Amino acid sequence: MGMREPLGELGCGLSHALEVMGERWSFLILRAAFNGLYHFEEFSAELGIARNILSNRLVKLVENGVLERTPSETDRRKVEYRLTEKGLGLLPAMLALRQWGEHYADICNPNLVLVDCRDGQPIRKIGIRAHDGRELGWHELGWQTPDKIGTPVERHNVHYAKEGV
Amino acid sequence: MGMREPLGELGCGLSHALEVMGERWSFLILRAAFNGLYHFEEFSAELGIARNILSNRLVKLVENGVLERTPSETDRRKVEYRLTEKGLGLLPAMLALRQWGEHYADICNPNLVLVDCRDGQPIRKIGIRAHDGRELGWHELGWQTPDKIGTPVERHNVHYAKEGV
DNA sequence: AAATAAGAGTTGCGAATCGAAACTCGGCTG
DNA sequence: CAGCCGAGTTTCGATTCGCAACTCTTATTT
Repeated sequence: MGMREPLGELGCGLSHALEVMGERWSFLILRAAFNGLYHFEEFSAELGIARNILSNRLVKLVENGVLERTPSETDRRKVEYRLTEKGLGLLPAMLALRQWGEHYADICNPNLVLVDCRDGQPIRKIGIRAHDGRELGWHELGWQTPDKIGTPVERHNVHYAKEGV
Repeated sequence: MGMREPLGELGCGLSHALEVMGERWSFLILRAAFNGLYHFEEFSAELGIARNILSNRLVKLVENGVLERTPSETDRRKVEYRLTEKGLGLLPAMLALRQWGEHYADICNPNLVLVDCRDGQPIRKIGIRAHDGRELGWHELGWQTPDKIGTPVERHNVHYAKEGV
């Protein structure tokens, strides 16, 4: 078996991502934000989440730089939660999750499709691609140290249910 | 504002994805599985997760078809948890999350890079692409009903922190 | 064969988190 | 000024988490 990614040190970016987005509701709040909601009461009504939990999650999302909290200028009772650049950066992850869920959920064939609004064509399925655009599967990937980039790598032979590699 | 995705009905694929993968540890177990681990004790040791929780998560991942559980043939004390096709399908979502985490985590510059093992070149950053491969941002996307695919869509004007649309 | 160890879980239980409903409190509105 | 709205906070019972110890079956050792 080829080089293996060190797991122990929770270092990997995934850990950070999960700290920020891994709690219940965080992703659904993000989805709502992507859909243009930005008030406490909007999130509360749309998601049906308990108010204390919503409050807690919003605080954390703000602390982690995913949302920005600003009091409304026109009505000082209101507060606006807006996606930051960092928050927008989660779109690929969210869509990939969504596509996976849609693909494997028994029920759900969407009545709305996400399209390139320029030409109205559906977006491409999110996948893993080589620098030249070829789609790659897990068995075509390998770990390489930064200094050895460009030299081919032994493919790792993790094997799966049903069939070898 | 253009067409808005219905949130209320937890229908959307994201909800399903989160039911399956949204609990603490599930994603890290998946990551470990992608790294070639497949025994209870391996997961336990690598992740430092409590045994009862690990047990609980593995059951759920198996129930949801992400992992397959088979007793080892050579040693009947052992059990193997292998990624299924459905589990493999989570790789794009996991990598997108990971890339996001890596990009925004203060600390972590990885000492291993994921490469196309054929040529040793790093994979492309995961992003949203139109059918023709152009990368798209959120503001270039819109929702369309399946019957109207191909007709351009009003871009939704969700605005963000710091700057309009 | 008997004793010991390994692997994969369970059980018990205190600590932390979640969730529903009521409550607070400053800012608008009639 | 009386009442309402928006954004939280408080309370408190119900879950879930996490650690440690325990069980039970199947190898290994001696």
